[in-house]
Amino acid sequence: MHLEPRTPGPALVWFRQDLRLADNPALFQALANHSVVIPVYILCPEEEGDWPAGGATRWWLNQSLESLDRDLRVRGSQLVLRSGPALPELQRLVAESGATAVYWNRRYEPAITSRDQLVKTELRRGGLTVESFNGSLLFEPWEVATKTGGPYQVFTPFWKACLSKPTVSSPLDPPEAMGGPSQWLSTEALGDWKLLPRLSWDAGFREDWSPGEAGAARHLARFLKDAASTYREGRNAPGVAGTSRLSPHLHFGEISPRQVWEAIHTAFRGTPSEDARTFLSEIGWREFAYHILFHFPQTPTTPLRADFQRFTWETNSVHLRAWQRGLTGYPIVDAGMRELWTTGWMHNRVRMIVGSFLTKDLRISWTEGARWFWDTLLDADLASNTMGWQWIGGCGADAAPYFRVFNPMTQGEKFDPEGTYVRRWVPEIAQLSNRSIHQPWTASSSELEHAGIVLGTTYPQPIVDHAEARVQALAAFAKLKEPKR
DNA sequence: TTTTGAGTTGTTCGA
DNA sequence: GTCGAACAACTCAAA
Repeated sequence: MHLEPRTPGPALVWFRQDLRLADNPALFQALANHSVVIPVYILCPEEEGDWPAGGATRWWLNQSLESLDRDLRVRGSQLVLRSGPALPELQRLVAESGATAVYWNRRYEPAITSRDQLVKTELRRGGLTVESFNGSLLFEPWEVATKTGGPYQVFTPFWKACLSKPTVSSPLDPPEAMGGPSQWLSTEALGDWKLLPRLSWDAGFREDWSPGEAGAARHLARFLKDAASTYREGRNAPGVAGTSRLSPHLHFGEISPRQVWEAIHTAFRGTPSEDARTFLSEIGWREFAYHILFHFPQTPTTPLRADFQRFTWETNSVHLRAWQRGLTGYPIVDAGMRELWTTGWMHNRVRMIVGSFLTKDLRISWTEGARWFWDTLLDADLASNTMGWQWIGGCGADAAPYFRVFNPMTQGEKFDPEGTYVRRWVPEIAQLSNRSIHQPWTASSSELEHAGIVLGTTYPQPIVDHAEARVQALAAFAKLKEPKR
């Protein structure tokens, strides 16, 4: 029997955390194989397991979807919005459009991988062509393995193994024009999804961020021009813009790590400087976080190091709340927590400081910190958030030694010596001298008076004594080392 | 199988 | 003020 080659029917491209047109393998493949391509986005928070998008992330998603739709319309296409469980919605879209294929780029969160597996099986059973692609990692979690074939649990050998692999492939070009169906499918209204907060606490976000593919590209270009060559030092100072601030863009896939990789290598003509390599290793940490999450899917709630199961964390809602609000009495901690609340982002150096304070000084579980970050960060990412919190909590991959307790005064003096950062976010103590700015309780009464500060009234006294808390933390963590009885 | 070297980001203490 | 050692022992990864 001779089969006539036929023009394949329309294809659905299911957008998820790949909200871009450039270097989008699923979109690229669809356009290569099909003359009619229908981009869809399906909102289904109930399928995200215990981790539906928090308030800040929902704000970003709203902006990013708007941006993607605009970019599609310029090319003669548009984004079809639907909500509900993914499988039946996709089946409905297939029925409505006569699509013969569905393409998407992979996600790696445990709830999502099992959902996607099921979706793929079912759609294929219905006779469809279904393909998934790597759109958000340089290296798939299963492509990197130790000599014995297992997953890595230590960053340095992991990243070395990555770097010894064949070159990262070049990013794919964005489409110039896209053919759509003669009759567009019905779409829900983005506004009906109510992703934006009812109270406008998002005002601080709007100034600082421009979600979407174009905003991501501008961000990267600015970083390459201004900060990439001084990254090693600049990244540690929360008072200056020394980091890339690409995290939310990467989380939503508005830019891919392949594009970042390529941009760095182009800017440095193939031989990245020491600073550029340090920056790339941060991309490596993102890769490592996905590697860990994929191979140890229980880690969002369970410590990677099993002995930490028997560690008893403190339950103290007063302390937790003070931490969340930025009212601990430790200026660098409070500055960080307020930056987070106001802008949806926190400088990485400060993330470590506030994380150490929560888990060591207050001895509150890292899971409480992870949960709060999840709800307040624009870049909330299950892989990175989980790994970061387990790391600072001492129970994760490549865990910081338990005796590594950050001193909030020392850290402040070292990385914010002029108090720029603290003054920006804790204005009520801005008049203090550099000598006192990181420890207001040591200021003389005349200095406090001049600065208009009444400790305990206009700014809190420290909620715990750091030196004391440190000793207690060390004792508590040392207990873990005692033989089990 | 055994051995060996090494491990993101720190702090304190005492010389 | 600066510097090196101690803080623990363990687990990972490769040889």
